[in-house]
Amino acid sequence: MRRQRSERTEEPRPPAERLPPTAWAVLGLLSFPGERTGYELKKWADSSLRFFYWSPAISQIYAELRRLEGLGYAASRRADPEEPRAKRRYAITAEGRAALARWAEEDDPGPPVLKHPLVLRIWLGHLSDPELLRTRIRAHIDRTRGELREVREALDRAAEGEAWAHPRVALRWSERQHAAELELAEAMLEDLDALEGEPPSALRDGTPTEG
Amino acid sequence: MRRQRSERTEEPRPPAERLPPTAWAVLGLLSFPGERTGYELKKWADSSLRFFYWSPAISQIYAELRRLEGLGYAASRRADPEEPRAKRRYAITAEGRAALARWAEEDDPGPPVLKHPLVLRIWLGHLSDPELLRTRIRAHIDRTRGELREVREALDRAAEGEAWAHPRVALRWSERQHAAELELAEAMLEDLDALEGEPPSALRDGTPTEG
DNA sequence: GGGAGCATGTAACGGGTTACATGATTGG
DNA sequence: CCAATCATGTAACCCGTTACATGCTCCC
Repeated sequence: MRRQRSERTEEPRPPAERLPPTAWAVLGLLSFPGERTGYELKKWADSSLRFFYWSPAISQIYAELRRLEGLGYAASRRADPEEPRAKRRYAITAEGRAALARWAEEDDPGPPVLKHPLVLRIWLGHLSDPELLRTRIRAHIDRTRGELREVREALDRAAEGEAWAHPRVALRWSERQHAAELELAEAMLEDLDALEGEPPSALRDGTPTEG
Repeated sequence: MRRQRSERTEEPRPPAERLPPTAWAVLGLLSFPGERTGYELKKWADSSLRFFYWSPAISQIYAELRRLEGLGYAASRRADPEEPRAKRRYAITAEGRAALARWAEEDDPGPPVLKHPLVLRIWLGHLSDPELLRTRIRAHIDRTRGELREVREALDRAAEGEAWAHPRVALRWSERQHAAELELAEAMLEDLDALEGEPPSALRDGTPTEG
């Protein structure tokens, strides 16, 4: 019934505001209607957030929830206050909502960060077997198709109320993003084909592939 | 009985191979013809690697170079062996090249990681002013256009030899990727317009605003 | 009964960042 | 001469991950 782990004697307004993006993402998850457990948050992140941002490890979600509660941005209540590990449902507080809104209006979200291990390997293609590279790209295409299907399933499952309009926009962005990723991969495959189809510079290896 | 960093009595073949991607990326930079300093590596990463992977901090590049040298994957020589901080040029060793090739053929590069702070904010659009969101997207479009220009400049500057064919493929991928990013942002802008154009609640089925 | 999923948490570790310190070289 | 750029490096810090520990509930 009472929350420990928060001393509310001082701190008229915590000037913190310097939280890692993950904290805001988790608080963002809480900003939608409903109360949820860390575990539920993780599953939800896996089926939405992760498509355009990323899904923190479950242990970190718990850590962030504790921090957010410490800051007064979230509040929790447990199913059974006796048990030390009983289910704990979190909800955002008014203060948390205000802080989140302030953060969202802060200057400049910063550029997207992309780490594409496949392209990294293509970039290093001079030390791989060309056929292996193509196999890798095809595997990537397959995986991306799977992801695209998941995005669409998430979209189908997406709640319909007004409150969920923006998440739907984000998911539609992800849908298109994955479709673009497929086209990108296919174009790269063709680039690789062209690389070998056209003889290199000085006719080094005289294997005429065809005609 | 703990091993401290290097017992050179055993280990005919270091089973390490468990390096972070950054180490391989730096070694990858070294795998192209030429000898370079850490500083040069950083600049090069900023104008190529970063478009499809990412550019490590300069301090980390130095750290990775030291590690690679410790593993025998890179070798350095200094301009002036006397001075402790003289310029130091690195080159990949045969062993390093072999290790890199092995790594490149390892199983599964893993999925691309995308962290898109703009889409994160759109996702949280319910707590922002709609016009601010549009401004943000426009700023993103402008920045992306700038990036696209940089990719093209890199492509223009790209060396022409056979040895550079794969980096060129990676850069072309990046060019298309940035073009796609622009389209994605514009589509999202239209989605937001539609969100306000159409009356929010009541009549959620198909009411065509046009016509 | 037992496995899968639900649920919460701790501890260790390392990867990578920022901030800082230092100095050489180059060009207006 | 001064500023910018070149160039190398150290130290502190923390974000986030993996691995582990614990126990519940549901259902075959």
